[in-house]
Amino acid sequence: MRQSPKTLNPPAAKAKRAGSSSKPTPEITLPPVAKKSTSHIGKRRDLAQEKGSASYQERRNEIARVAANLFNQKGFQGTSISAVAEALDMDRATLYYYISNKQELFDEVVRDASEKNIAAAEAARSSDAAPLEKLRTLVVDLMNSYAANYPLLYVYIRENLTHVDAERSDWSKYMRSLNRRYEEAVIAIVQEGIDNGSIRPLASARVLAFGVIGMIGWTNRWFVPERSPESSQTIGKAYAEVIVAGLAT
Amino acid sequence: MRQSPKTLNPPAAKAKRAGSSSKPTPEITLPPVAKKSTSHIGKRRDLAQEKGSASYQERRNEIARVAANLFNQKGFQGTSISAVAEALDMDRATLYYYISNKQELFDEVVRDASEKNIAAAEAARSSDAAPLEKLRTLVVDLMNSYAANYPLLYVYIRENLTHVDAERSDWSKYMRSLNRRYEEAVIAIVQEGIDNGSIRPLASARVLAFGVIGMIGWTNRWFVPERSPESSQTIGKAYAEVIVAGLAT
DNA sequence: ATGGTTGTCAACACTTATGTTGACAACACT
DNA sequence: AGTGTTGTCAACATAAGTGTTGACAACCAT
Repeated sequence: MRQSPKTLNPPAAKAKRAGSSSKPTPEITLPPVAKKSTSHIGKRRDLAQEKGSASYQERRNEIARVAANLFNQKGFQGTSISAVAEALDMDRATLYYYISNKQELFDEVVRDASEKNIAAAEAARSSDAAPLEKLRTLVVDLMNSYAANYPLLYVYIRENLTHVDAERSDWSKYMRSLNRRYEEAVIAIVQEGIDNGSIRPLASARVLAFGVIGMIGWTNRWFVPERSPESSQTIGKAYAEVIVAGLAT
Repeated sequence: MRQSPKTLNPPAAKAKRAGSSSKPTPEITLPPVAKKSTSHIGKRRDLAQEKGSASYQERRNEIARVAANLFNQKGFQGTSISAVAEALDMDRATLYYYISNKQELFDEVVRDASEKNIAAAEAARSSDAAPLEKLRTLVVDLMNSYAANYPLLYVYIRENLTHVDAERSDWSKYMRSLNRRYEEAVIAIVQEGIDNGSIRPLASARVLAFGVIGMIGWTNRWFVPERSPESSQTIGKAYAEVIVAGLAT
C-alpha cells in the first residue's frame, strides 16, 4: 500500500472560491452527468454508486490510485482498461462494476488534481504580498502540492491538450478553462509586478509566466517524490529563488 | 504548402561530433536496421527506397512533414496511420509504399530532431565561454532551433518517455541516451558554474539544470512560431536573462 | 510498345480494446 | 432462511487499427 491522499468522489464538490484579486475568471460549472445506465452491470454500478457504501468507495479509490499511476507512466491512451484491471489483479468485468468507462475513470482521477492546481495558483494571486513574493509562494506551494498528491497533478499536466479535443467538448472545455485560469493567475501576478516596476519587462507577462510555470511543470519529467534525493520543498525554494532573483529589477 | 525544413533521410547520417569539453558521453550508434521485407508492397518499397529517386524522396518528406504535424497535435498514440493518409489525401496502401509502419515513420520524423537538440546543447557546453554565458547561448539557440524546426523538436520532446518502453528497446535506448546526453550537457554547465563559484548552489546542478531545461522545454505547450507575437529570439533572450540573473552569485 | 515507376482500389487477416451479458459463488446482515 | 451486496468467470459483439495482397491504371521513359 502506498500513500496518495487520493479521493475518488461523487459528482463534483465545486468550492465557491469567492475572493480573487483582479479579474475573477467566471466560475464554470461542470455538468453533473445524469447517470442512467441501461446495461446489466451499469445498473448494479449505479445502484452501488448512489448508496456508496464505505467499502465500495474504498475500492473505487483503490482503482483510481492504481489507474493514476498507470496513466502517469503510460499516458491515457497508452493505458488500457485491461491493464488497469490487471494491475489490480481484478477481472475486467469487475472493474466495470466500479467505473462505467475509461474516460470516467480518467476524469475522476484528474478532476480534483486540476482543481487543486488552480487553488494553489489563485490562492497565491489573491494574497496581498508583493508580486515577487506571490511568485515565491506559488512556486513552493505548487512543488509541494505535486509531491503531496503525486502522481495526480502530473497526470493532469501530461494529458492536457493531447487527446481530448474531439467530442466530450463539455468536459474538455471545462478542463481547458481550469488550465486557463491557472495560467491567468500566474500571468496576472507577473503583470502586476511589471506594472509596479518590481519585475523587469524582459518579455510579455505571458511569456515570463510560462517560464515560471515551465520550471515547475517540467518536474513531471524527472521528479519522483519517493526517489528524489531532494525534497519538493528544497526544489521549490531553489526555483523560487532563481525566479525571484531572475525577474527582480 | 507549409514550410518546415524537414528532411526525411536514409538510414542515419551520424555526425562524428568530435570535441566536447568534459565527459564526452560515449557515442552510441543506432543499428541500421537491415531491410528485408517479404511482403508485396514491402519489396516495392525497399526497391524504391534503395534507388531513392528525387520524387520518391520528396513524397517521403511530404509524408513526414504532415505526420510530424499530426504527432505534434495528437501525439504518437493518438495519430493513426489512417489519419496520416487522410491528411495527405492518400490511400492507406499508398502510404505503405513509402513507409513500412507507424514506428518507422515516427522514428524518422523524430531522429534528426533529437540529434539537433543535442547538437545545440553540446555545442554550448564545449564552447569556452563562462558557464553562465554558455547557458545564455544554449537557451537562445535552443529556442531558435525549436522555432526553426517546428514542430519536430516538440514532437520529440512530447513523446519522450510515454510510449516506447516495451520492445524496440534498441531504438528506445538510443533515444533515451540522446536525451541523457542533452541533460548531462546542461547539468555539466551548471556544475561547472557552481564549482567556479559563478552559480549559486541553490540546489544540485541536476535540479537547477532541469529548471533551465524546463523553461525552454515547456514552450512546446504554448509556442507556435507562426502565431506567436514574440519571436523565438525574444523569448530565448528573455529566458536566458532570467536564468543568468537568477543563478548568478 | 514495352517496361519500369508511381499511384489507387477493394479486400483480407489479424490483433487489440471496449463495453456488455448472464450466470454463479461467497458473503453478510436480519 | 432469505435477501442484497460484492466479486468472478467465460463469452460475445463491436469497433478501430495495422499490415498486407493482387490487380489495375496512369505515366514517363527508352
